[in-house]
Amino acid sequence: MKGTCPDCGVTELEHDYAKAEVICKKCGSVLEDNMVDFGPEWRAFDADQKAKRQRTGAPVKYMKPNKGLVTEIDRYNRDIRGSKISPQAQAQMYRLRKWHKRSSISSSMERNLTIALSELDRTASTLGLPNNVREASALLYRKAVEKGLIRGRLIESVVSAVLYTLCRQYGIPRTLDEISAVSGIPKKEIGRTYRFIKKELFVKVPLTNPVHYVPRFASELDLSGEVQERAKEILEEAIGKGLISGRGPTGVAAAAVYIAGVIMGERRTQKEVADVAGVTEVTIRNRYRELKRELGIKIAA
DNA sequence: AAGACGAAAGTGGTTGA
DNA sequence: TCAACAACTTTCGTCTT
Repeated sequence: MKGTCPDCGVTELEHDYAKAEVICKKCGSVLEDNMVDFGPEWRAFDADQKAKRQRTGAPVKYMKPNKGLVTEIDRYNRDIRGSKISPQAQAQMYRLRKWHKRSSISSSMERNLTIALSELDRTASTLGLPNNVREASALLYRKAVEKGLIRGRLIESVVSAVLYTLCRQYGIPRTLDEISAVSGIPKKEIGRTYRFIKKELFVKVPLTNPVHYVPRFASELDLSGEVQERAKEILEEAIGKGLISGRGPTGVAAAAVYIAGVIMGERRTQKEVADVAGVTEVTIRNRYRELKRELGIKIAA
């Protein structure tokens, strides 16, 4: 990709579609993430305004399957004047009823998919997810529908869970918090649905690797490529020693970035790092203490 | 004065009986 | 269904730069 890095002036930029980021090969700054932002330009102050102003996606909350729009064929086997109809006609009506019912069920699945896919597209766009993830998500969602896993769940919460699953599988760093902010589904609901889907569809999801968060944190803090590399080394070592199991990946990544910054003489305050990572200073301190102790890292001034 | 550090208490979610 | 539990947060006091 052509372009100029404002930080170091180099014209070779690396286009990382998988993470939806443009990265300078020399200094490691992320020039653009979330390449396209389809977010609304308006603000909504309550649910009603939101429903009225939303132009993309369907107003799913108010849409019930078949709401007010069902046709049925009655079972009385009478013609319009009330007299009995012939056995042949009765048999035909029976077949008609059967197929009519079947087609409405399958069309309700179609409708579900239509709504879900547009919602999926909207959410994926806002999160800046690449196309291969969207397609894989759509496929997984389709499987979920076919297995009847949507029943009793909001379409949006299933969509969010599916997207989260695929992000993890593709190693794209998006946290539950971020997805929750975009979709408006509470974090715990997405998590619950995610676990449910994972179990029911036998999806294998690798553990979140903290390394994936490093480039984002580093660039938001204006840290150089060397710091990123150093942070990754620290993380690899920590992973090797089993220091990250059971720990929140963002916290570990944040601590590594903080340490790397200090070592390479590009210090950022714990608060700054904590803010971009979405954790508190205390968590960074705890991870930092563990890393320092277990890896024998000494901080020189 | 701001940042770093750590103790203690509180919170929300998971797990195992 | 409930209690124990681990990870994380909030809050606050003290130390360092």
